[in-house]
Amino acid sequence: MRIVTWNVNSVRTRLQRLVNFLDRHQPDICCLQELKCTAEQFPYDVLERAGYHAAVAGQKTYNGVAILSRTFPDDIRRGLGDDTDDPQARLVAAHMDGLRVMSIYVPNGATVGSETFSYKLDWLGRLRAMLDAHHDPGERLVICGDTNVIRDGADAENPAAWAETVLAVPPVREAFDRLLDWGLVDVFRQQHPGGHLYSWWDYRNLGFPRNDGLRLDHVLATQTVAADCSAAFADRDERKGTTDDKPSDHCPVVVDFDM
DNA sequence: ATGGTCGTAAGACGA
Repeated sequence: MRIVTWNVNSVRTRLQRLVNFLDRHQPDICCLQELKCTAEQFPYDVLERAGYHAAVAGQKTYNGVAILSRTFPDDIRRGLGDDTDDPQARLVAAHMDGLRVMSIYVPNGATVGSETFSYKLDWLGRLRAMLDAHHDPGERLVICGDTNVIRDGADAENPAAWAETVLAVPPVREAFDRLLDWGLVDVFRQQHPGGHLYSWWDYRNLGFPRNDGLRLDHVLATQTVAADCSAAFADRDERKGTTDDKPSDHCPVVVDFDM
């Protein structure tokens, strides 16, 4: 069982790259973030020809998440399931292959202290509340996505440069830790405890050539699932190329499970 | 270096 998470930064612009990637790595499940399109605009047909069903939460211009799967997705749910009126498409969940799978795109937070920073902290708290209310740490659950969190210094090439930003300040790290404390394992970290393997490099300032990277994309699994994890890698080849090659600023994170 | 480069969508805004 191979599970991927990839912030594609527009699924329509990245479509050919995505199809090539799926063909090369053959994941069973591929969680996508930053679709930047509505469900009506989502390229279901091309991805179906590539062999994948899709569970989509779309939105015009911004955000948008999806789960691609070889097998048919059941019980598709969108949003955090609380009573908050939230128009931002940042979570889709579905059941397939004996797993509950979620694709999430955590708010970036803009700047510390801003309104969207509060929204980010609230969103992480609401996700924890959803797990408390509707899920059990004993179930087979995988949460994949762009968390917009640098867990610690091992997840950045230049940790000091990010310490005071929305990706790393204490309240953000604490909110993420509370998520893990519910009963989730960061399986990539489990496979690579030494860290310094990244999934995002800024388009600006030669971020990728200088390897000025961050690990922002995570696969979080309950203990029973994490115990089956056999390998993980960040496919940095997908970040290569010039403007003409249209790489996303994130690369796919690939995780294999014996199941 | 309070910059820089993308994507969306048609001028900023978000990241």
